[in-house]
Amino acid sequence: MRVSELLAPTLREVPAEAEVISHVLMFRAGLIRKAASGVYIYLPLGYRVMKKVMQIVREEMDKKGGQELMLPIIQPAELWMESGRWDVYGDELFRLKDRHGREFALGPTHEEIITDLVRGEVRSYKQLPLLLYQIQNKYRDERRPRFGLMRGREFIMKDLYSFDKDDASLDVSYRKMYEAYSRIFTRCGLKYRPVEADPGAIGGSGGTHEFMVMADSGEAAIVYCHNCNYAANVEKAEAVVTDAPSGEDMLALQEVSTPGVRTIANLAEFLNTGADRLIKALVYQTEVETVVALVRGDRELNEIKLQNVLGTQQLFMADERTVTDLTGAATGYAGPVNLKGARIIADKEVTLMRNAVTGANKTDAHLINVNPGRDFTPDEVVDIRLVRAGEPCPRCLGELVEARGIEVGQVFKLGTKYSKALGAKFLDENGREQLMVMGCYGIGVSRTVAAAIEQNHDNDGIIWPMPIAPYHVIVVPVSTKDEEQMKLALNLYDSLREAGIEVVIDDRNERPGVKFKDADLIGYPLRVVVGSKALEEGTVEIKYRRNGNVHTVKLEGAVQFIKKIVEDEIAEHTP
RNA sequence: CGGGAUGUGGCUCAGUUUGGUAGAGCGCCUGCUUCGGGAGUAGGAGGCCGCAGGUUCGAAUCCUGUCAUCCCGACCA
Repeated sequence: MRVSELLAPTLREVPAEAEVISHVLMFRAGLIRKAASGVYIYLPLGYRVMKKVMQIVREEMDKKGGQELMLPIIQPAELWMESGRWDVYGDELFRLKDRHGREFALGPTHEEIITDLVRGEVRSYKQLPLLLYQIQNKYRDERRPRFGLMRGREFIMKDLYSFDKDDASLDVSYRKMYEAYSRIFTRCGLKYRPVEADPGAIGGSGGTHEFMVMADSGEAAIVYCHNCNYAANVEKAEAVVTDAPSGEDMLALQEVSTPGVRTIANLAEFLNTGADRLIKALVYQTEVETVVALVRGDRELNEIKLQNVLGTQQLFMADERTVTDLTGAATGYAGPVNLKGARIIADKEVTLMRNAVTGANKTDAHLINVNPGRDFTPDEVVDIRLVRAGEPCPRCLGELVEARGIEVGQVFKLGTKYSKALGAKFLDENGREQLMVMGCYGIGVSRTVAAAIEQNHDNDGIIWPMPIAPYHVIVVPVSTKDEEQMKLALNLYDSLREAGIEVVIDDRNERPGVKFKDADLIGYPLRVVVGSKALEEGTVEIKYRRNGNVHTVKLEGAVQFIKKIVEDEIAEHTP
């Protein structure tokens, strides 16, 4: 490809609407343009990268026995009503009507339509397991699209759905996908980590892992162990209680006046004690009840864990009125002692506390020397707190480290949720009708591309890992007016193409500085400069984008030299 | 959905307070000079000032409505 003919409109300035680095760089490098909020045009270079990632995904899916198919984006509402998600999905589901007034959804995911297909076509255990996948645009009317391709309303996603005859077989399918995902992100040249995750609203039974590309700009917080390979989304990370029960003698319960003291920090200061001696009582509401969650004062509640304990998706901090009605006091003075009318859920750590401090359910008063078991009894004692760095690993008690990541993929055991709702059944060896056991496995392709940039860039622009670079090499003739130089450059370009290298030649009549800046911005892994030395000494300069290293090599050997680097770097990322 | 902000050539922005008929830099086109890290110079093209109403002799500027975009939060298979 000649750069003079390539539509790669680079920008010198930072577009006002872009915030995160991947968005800025994709915009500036001429990879994408915006069509509407959260909806993007992939320009030729951007689309080449997408296709590279899709191809890697495709190869690894096929290797595990996945079969690619194409599913409709426009899906009939009836199917969504059948699964119950027409109502549950809410405003996030793009909905439209045809000329007859029939309702449709733009697929945000494809469980319904694929289950519909399989229930109609698969009847026997002999046809299972079945692994079907598609790589297509998906649609979610996000409340707040942001960060460019990171959270769009239209995005490219690979979804594979597995259909198995039983849980054991599902485990095998799940394992296959887990391995395939590890290979995919390795092959893309990304630093990533599979982490244990919370299943969220998708429901389903069994485990789930998220694949996180490590980046400080990531939206997800994870913890992982220094010592073993435990890693989890903080939403899911298990808290370990290592403290032994305190040997302190229980003192007599006593009320103290604490006028105007409503926060944990103020209370600790006021009573001249540590936050770990306080019990934080948080009042929450669900659609059916009010609950009080207790955690140690120096800990944070993990709302996801609490949601799971309560079995609800609808969990809110109670409003002031609810708190006042429940406790008979202003907010900031809630406590578990003699509290009626709400379920009390205590974190495991709370039950180990002795002579603790809690709200007195009375404005301007707290209780000291509160002892769980003696002064109150929680309805449930469970792990409901947020795990932080420095805490012990739940597997090996090693030290946990916190990091941030971008969720680019998730593997998920669905169980029979959709097969049950949609009636996807088969006959087993005994001629008995069984529900298919399903799994779903997604990879955000466009998000992976954005994540790759978050992880691979510098002040000058993108630094593509070789396997997903739009082109491997850019040949830059210093002067296009120098006919001899151009000839050498074009010859080299042709030879590289013939050698199977993906190469562009910057034949624009621009000053060298402009071409170098653009090459750095776009992030071609290798840059070959054909300048005066090519004529005088018969050498060209090969520069690595990643580390800036320069090699001067003879023209004759240049193709071999480059081919080796390209192949080696791709091989290096092939597990 | 709540809060905040912004819409002026392709991009970044000034002009709006105090109404008088649209500017700069970059980019683009042409010529000349330049040519190893975003050149210089001369000339040129390009703008329903987001949209719709209103006020006014006159609106980018004031008023009302509306749409879009971005940020923070809530939310998120």
